[in-house]
Amino acid sequence: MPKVVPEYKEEAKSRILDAANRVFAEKGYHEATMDDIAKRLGVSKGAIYLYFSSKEDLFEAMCKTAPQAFKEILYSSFGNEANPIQSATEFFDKMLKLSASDPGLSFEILSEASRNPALKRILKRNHAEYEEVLTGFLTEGRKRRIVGDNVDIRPLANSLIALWNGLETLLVSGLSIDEARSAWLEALKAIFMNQHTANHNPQDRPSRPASKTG
Amino acid sequence: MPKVVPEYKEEAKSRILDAANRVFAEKGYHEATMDDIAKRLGVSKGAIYLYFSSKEDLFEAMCKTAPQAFKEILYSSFGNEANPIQSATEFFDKMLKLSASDPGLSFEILSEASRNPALKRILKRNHAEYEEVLTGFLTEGRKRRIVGDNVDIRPLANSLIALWNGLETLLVSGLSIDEARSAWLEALKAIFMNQHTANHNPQDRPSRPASKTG
Amino acid sequence: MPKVVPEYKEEAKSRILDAANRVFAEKGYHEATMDDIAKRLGVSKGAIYLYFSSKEDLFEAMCKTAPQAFKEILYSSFGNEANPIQSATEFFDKMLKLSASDPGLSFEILSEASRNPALKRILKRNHAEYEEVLTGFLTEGRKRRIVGDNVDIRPLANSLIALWNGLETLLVSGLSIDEARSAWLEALKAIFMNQHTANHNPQDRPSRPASKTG
Amino acid sequence: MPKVVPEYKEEAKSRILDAANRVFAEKGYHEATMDDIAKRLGVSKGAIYLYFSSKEDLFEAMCKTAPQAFKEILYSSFGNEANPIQSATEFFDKMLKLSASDPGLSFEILSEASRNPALKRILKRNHAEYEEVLTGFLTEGRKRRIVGDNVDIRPLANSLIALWNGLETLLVSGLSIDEARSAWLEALKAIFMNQHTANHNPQDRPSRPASKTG
DNA sequence: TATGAATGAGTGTTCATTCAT
DNA sequence: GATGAATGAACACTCATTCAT
Repeated sequence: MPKVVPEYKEEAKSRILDAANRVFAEKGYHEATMDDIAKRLGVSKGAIYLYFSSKEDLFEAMCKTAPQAFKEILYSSFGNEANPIQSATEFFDKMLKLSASDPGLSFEILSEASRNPALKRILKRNHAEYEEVLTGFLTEGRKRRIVGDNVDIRPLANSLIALWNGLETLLVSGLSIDEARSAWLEALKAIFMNQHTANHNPQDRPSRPASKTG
Repeated sequence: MPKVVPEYKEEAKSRILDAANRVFAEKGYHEATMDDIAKRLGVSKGAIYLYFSSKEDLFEAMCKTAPQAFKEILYSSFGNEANPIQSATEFFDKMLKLSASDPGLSFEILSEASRNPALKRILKRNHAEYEEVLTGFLTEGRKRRIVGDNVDIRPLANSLIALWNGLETLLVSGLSIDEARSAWLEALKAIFMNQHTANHNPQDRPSRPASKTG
Repeated sequence: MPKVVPEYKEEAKSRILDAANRVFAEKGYHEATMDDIAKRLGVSKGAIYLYFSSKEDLFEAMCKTAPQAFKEILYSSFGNEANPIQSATEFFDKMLKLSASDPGLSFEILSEASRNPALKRILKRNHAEYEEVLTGFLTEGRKRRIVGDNVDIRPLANSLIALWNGLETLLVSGLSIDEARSAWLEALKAIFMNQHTANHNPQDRPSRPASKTG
Repeated sequence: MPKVVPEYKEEAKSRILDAANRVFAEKGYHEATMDDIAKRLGVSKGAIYLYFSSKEDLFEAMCKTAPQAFKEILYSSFGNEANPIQSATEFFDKMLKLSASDPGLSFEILSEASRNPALKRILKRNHAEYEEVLTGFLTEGRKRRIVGDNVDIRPLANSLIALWNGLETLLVSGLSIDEARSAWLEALKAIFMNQHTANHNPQDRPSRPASKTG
């Protein structure tokens, strides 16, 4: 590691976080040792403690940065006004690639969080952000008549997040990717398409009902 | 522990599993010690090893029995022909009570499973059973015209399971119970009610009624 | 170590304390490792933790038992009505033998105690006992006219204890044993003999008040 | 730290020693880290190693300078011809103030010295100096008839030093300051006053006055 | 001279597992 | 079957010391 640069400390932290992310993802919080992380970086154990005060501290820091990728996918998929099913498909495929490298990290985080209030707070903050993105997306969707007026947007945003999270649990439980994708799309279709149907009288989009029943 | 009875071995195992379940639920897999479990039972540490070859073995055995309660709730809520929203509400409230006692155990299991094929297989088996119950429920719902013909039942069953699992993740992330309930019901409403709405607008989609009764 | 005996636990504790005493005496609190103590006993490190919850706990327990030998010497030297100079000589020689095996242990204890209130309390309790023995001895001495009426006994008891403790510091500082013995006896002589001289006026001591006020 | 000055090296050393003294006094040798000392000085850890080769080296150097304050008090209290009780009282009060800031440092030093010959030599040198001061004082006292001819001065000097050192051990063991002062004065009184008393009873011991004025 | 990032050996402590009784 | 004392392999964390800058 080069030194003396002013942003060096941040650079170093970020390299450690990166290594930590990979090691925790591979081995889980408890199985991963500080030595594993240090070795991954080609650095001595002690060096990590120059930047993080404890394993727990490192883990929490990692939890703060981990959802960055998630957020990016969320924004890129749902941040625009695309067709929701298309957005959702895009989201699904991107997320799948992401979580492939993280088999169980999120569950490790969740199980820790269930007993660690500090971690819980971090997750809450992250969740608030996800919720906001989706709420914005759905609000926009309502304007565009893709989402019905009778829909309570915030809860629905939460249920979309829950749905994705839940599919991750099923993937770990052996559900195939195709099955997961079907489940994801079927649910999305049920949520968005039916709304559409109900809200929109056929003359509005004559081709859709046909394709459904057909 | 009483002795000599023939089914004694099974009885003993089951008592240990029960204690393990409670202790793992309270403390998580890694924080729980064999001693904790033994003490909960009023038995010596060594005794557990007469019935289970290792902590991991015990944990896996517990994972096999753990979903019993879940299954019971699933059956009692979705095993009949009730109104789906009502079933779902019932399910939600019962599940909430259940998972209150085991804040993060399911995540612990999932994170282990992501690295432990044996555990993964167990989860898969469990999931298959859940899927079956819900598939049955939805199939029945289709007959009763609550679920549309255009719906692909198996994926929807999976997405319902995913939805619940995902809500658990959000509860750990600090979502309030009321928010979770709203999300759950809003999603269910979106899935079922719109169908319902659609069903009650025959003139709207003339082809539907036919396929429903058929 | 044999097992199952009821007093086994106490026996084991006492063996560990003995080893700890020796190792701490040889290496000092900080340089001594739990492994050192375990190896001295021919036992694994973990075994010690079955009987003592931490190194500190072990050290404190040792501090409680360490003065046993000191007390015995104190009683055997000052518990009777012997001539004080003779008692003191006896005390000196016995103590010397004792502390030869403990070069700096008592200072280790004192330096820890200066920052550890629990340890301080233990030392206080021990000191109270020493004080009592010497107070008894001096009170007896007063009856026997070896100690003057004008002497405040408790403070003098303390100063005798201090004197011994202080000689130990000088021994560590390189004072020879003979010099230490001379210092000890010279002080004792000054304290007791002068009294003696003063006290034993033949006529005999209606003059005491007089001698005091000069 | 300013630079380039010729005596700079000594100046720097002395500043480090000062910081070391304070930190070691506060935390004890083992708990104090090189970083603590460096930070106290506002200097980097590495800087200390330019002046001292190791922590041990620094500690030993500090031990050499540490008794400076002690010596000053010793001289100012016992360096003159005052009444011994008054000198002793003065000494006690000054020393108390001094040792209040370093609760257990001297014991730390002693316990190290018991295993470190180099340190032992330093202590011996210091002790020799103390002994000399007190021997001078007592010799002077003899001339002034405060100290009896029958007294062996060097041992008594040692016992006075021992007495003070020992009182420090008792203070750590929980003896109150007042009790310590009483013990100190009672012993001093026993040593000096009885002599004194004897001196002021000419008719009592006719031989004494002669030797006194002689 | 001075810095401070990096090292790496070392230590207290835990705990799953074993085994003599 | 059951016990619980003992093991021993880990692991998080610390800190004196070094050295490139």
